[in-house]
Amino acid sequence: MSTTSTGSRGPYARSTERRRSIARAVLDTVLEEGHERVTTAGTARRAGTSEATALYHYPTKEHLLVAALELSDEETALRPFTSDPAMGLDDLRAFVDTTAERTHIMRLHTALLGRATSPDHPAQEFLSRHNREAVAHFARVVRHRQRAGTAHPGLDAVGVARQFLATWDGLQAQWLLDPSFDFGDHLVQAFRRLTGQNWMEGRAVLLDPSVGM
Amino acid sequence: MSTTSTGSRGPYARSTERRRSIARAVLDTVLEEGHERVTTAGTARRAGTSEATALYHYPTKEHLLVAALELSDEETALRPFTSDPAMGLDDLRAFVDTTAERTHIMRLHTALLGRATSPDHPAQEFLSRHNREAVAHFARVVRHRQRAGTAHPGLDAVGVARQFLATWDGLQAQWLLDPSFDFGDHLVQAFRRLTGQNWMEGRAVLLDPSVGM
DNA sequence: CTCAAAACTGAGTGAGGATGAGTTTTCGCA
DNA sequence: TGCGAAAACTCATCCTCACTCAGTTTTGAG
Repeated sequence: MSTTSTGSRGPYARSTERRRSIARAVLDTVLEEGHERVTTAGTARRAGTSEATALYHYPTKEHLLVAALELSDEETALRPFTSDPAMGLDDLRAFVDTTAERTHIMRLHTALLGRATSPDHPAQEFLSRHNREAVAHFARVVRHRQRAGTAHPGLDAVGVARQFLATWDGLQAQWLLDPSFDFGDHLVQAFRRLTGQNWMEGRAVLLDPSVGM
Repeated sequence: MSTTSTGSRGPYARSTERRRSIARAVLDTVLEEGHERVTTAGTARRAGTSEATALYHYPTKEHLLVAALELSDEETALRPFTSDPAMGLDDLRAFVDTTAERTHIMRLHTALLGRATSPDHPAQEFLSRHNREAVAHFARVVRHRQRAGTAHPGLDAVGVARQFLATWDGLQAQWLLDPSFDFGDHLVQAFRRLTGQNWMEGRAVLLDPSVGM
């Protein structure tokens, strides 16, 4: 945190650029062939450097994969999330449909989630942060809806949000394992159930198959 | 399916025994040191065979891990599940607390779930079956509760069950990533919310923090 | 007893992630 | 503007492991 006492000068100018091109190379391979086909050597070749350089910037293969996921998020994912608490279920639908096309990214995410449970896995920090932010966002959404009367007022927004995201991850894994159901449907459905959207609408609506099923 | 036309004689007597002792060896290593420390060589040594033999019975390291998970399930997990549709939330609690002690098994499960999304991963079949059975079980539980009046009668039991299991997997992953919340609490909570347990109890109960939080 | 299939083995192979000891480049500072 | 220390980069090499191959031994049905 100081510029004086440590002899550290921090990264040079071209460093960020390099890191970016390496991350790019990984992400491209992931998108084209899936994360399991990423190799350190291949990445380096694709990025136009040596393997050792890639590993200089990202000390481990897992770091490379995390970097790819981060880059992917940065480019597409977060837009509709970070901002709008007035998000409707249509927006959620739209977003899910977007990502569902990019199966390889979903697979990478799920895979990293599976590995990050090991003690000092490089994905831990990223995934925790990612989850924290998502929880915060959806908590805001829930509160917004509580005010608007489309979510049950007695719910703990954060608790519901966390649970919703857990469901998201779980459903995603199950869908990747066996895509025999509509991911978007189930997710929107999950959101409805968790927010008790129908708390005021009475039994008739709850018996409606299009909602209750 | 025939004993005549194919020249196959099927496995010999000692084969099952061998397979079992190999699976045992893997499971023990998992329990003691975690799945990431399983190696084919180490497993063979522990099981008292050669590495090549282990790989004769289980063609791949991943097969070994699946075998370990299967064995673990067989020994403990399924008991309270397969049978009792009258399962109460206490039973669920108890079961979760049991498994939570065995973090390494949870980690193996989550890790395999993460990897099984690759095309022909050996864990696919096992996990699909596992999930199918669990869904069936919890669907039964939900229906039982609907009859008993402790679950909302308008719900699609199978849909709810699937969603609950997704939540389970997701929460488990999140908890392994960062065990800063009580897994059992959240899970029981999730079950309550999903089954609309309070559908008849009115708003007062829903506002109760011990339920709604 | 026979013989084919199953079970087992030892010795290897190769992919691929990492490392270490250097050389070259950058850039704050005098 | 050039010095020097840190950062960036490279080459060769290492090493761990999953997996394979070319056999040998064991099993058990007929």
